[in-house]
Amino acid sequence: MITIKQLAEVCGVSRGTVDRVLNNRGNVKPEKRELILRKMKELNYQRDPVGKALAAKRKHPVLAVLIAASEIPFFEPMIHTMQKESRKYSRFGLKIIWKLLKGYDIEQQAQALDELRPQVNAIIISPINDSRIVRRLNACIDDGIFVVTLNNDIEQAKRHYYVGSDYTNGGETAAALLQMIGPKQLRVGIALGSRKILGHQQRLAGFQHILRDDPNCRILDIAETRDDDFAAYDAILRMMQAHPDLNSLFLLSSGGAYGAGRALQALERNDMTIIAFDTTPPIIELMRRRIIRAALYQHPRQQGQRAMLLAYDYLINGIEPEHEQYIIKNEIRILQNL
Amino acid sequence: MITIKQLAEVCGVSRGTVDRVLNNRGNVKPEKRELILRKMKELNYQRDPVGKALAAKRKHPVLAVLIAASEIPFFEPMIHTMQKESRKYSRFGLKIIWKLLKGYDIEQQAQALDELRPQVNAIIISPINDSRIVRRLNACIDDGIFVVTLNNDIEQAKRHYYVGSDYTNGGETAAALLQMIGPKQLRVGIALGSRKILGHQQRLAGFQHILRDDPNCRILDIAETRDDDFAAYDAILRMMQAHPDLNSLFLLSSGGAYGAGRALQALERNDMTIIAFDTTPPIIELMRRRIIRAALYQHPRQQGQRAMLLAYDYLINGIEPEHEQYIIKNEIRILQNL
DNA sequence: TTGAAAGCGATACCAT
DNA sequence: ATGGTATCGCTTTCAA
Repeated sequence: MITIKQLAEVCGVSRGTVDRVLNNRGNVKPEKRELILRKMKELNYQRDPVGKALAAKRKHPVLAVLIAASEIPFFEPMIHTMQKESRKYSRFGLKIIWKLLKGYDIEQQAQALDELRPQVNAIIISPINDSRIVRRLNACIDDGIFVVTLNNDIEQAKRHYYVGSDYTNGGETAAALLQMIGPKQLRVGIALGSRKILGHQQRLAGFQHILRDDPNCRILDIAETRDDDFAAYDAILRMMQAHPDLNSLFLLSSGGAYGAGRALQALERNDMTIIAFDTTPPIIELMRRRIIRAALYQHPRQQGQRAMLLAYDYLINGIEPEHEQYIIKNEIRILQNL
Repeated sequence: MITIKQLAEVCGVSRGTVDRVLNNRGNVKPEKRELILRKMKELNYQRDPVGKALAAKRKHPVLAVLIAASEIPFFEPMIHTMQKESRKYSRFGLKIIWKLLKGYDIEQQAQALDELRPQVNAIIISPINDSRIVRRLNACIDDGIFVVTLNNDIEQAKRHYYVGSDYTNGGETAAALLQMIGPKQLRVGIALGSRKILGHQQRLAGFQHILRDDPNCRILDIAETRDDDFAAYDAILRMMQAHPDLNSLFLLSSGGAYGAGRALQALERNDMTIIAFDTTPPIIELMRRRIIRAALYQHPRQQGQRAMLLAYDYLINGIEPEHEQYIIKNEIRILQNL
């Protein structure tokens, strides 16, 4: 491992000059620049992340975590893990600003971005998929801010990193699982938050894609719950009344799961094969009571951890991420491996 | 964040003295020691891991990775991940020695430990559960070597850290899953590596524990394969002949899975419900061919990554692990979420 | 028993 | 355009 000092010696220049070349700060005579770059490759110079980290302290790097709808139970373990990690990272000199917004309020998130932009070096954001947000994120990226989208991505945005699950695959996995554990003649009802949420849309498409090929399976109803317990309660009651032959349910998003459970309880139907997404407390409770048979798990903790690590490695150690996307697997959980 | 320098100033002593107190190097007058310790708590001093890391470079810390039976397919992704991580960590000044032994040879592993002991600061080891190994690991620990057991633990050893799965729970999860996806009247055959391997023993116990309560389930046969494909091939052939009513199989360890698959192919039995452990290439192939329905996954990559992180954080950043055990979940994988 | 100083590697800044 | 120097926080060594 060669250092800047050694590289400078070899080239017969000062460390300052080498630094200017390595970081493209200009103000170096072209021939010296060429020499230094050649020697650098020749000797396989790699910046030492520890030295970088020590020097980075003087810049007081700031990271912002901006989560919309942070109150929904799915985010709880993710945020909790990030806050725990942040205690570790703060010892490395990283300051972290938390913006945990409630609900899907586009204006609020846009305003938060405007406010954060001048004062941060990196942003971890669970973005709302709207052009107003995209525009602001692009402005941040243009300012040199390191942007990581978490759990939800935005497609039209410029170079940034995404940490989250593969929604389509989540739906496919759920469907295949239901085929395995449900009755042969599947009559499925689906409750989802909203078709307007890209992730829900993709999950639904994945689910339908698998079942379409199975002549024994039929999706009888799809209800939107806005991830609200009472809306879910009503939806399930109505759905079951309209389709008495329903024998299975797919709770495609965890919001509203409690309401769905209450509806099933009211109907005294515990003969159905039900699978759900995420392992929020109401879903775990329904699994304990053998109402929900299995849940898909999108590793919220790992998602949070990974996003923090990317930002830390970049800001403190000067390490660029290896990939643009970090796709976390959809796992299957049953009562025994919750 | 207060630094040693500031702490020294506040106490009216030099940094050297503070350092001697913080690291218990002695040679400090008791009253000064008391003062420094009091101020330290008062001002909530926390060592900066970056400064520590920079200073640590001068000691050239060395980590050894010692894996027995490294040729078995389960270890492949684990080792691969660790080697990838090691490239990152070597940039931090951590030197890594690889000892990837073949087979479960106690003497070989013991000898490797003897050889490593005088030259390393930390060891990540997948240990063979034998008193000769335990004795040597304890000697290492007494020498101040940081020891992490990986994938297999050793109970009688002194203070060390364990990263791996919960074997009993793995068996329980497999059993509950089989109840879900198999026929009502389960007639199960089990193929496992060896009852002498603690992990296999525990997995088996977990599996039996769940099925014991189900009057519809019966375990008809349990065969040991020494994780060998031909032994597994023979075992499955014999088992199926002896118990024509077998309708499901549990391949409790991934070694020998290819042989088991060949036996099923020879018998032309693809009507059985089969679950397996790990997602090695032969098992994935059997899943593609719809012979194995589901596999349990013990996150080999995550296991390797976590063990490396513990050693790195300790050696380079001076951060002690938070827990003594890092138990990684048993996940359920089907074709769709492999 | 204590303090002063020299690293560890990268970088920011000032003087040339 | 370039070199020299101080700095980040901690550890180690040498001198007193």
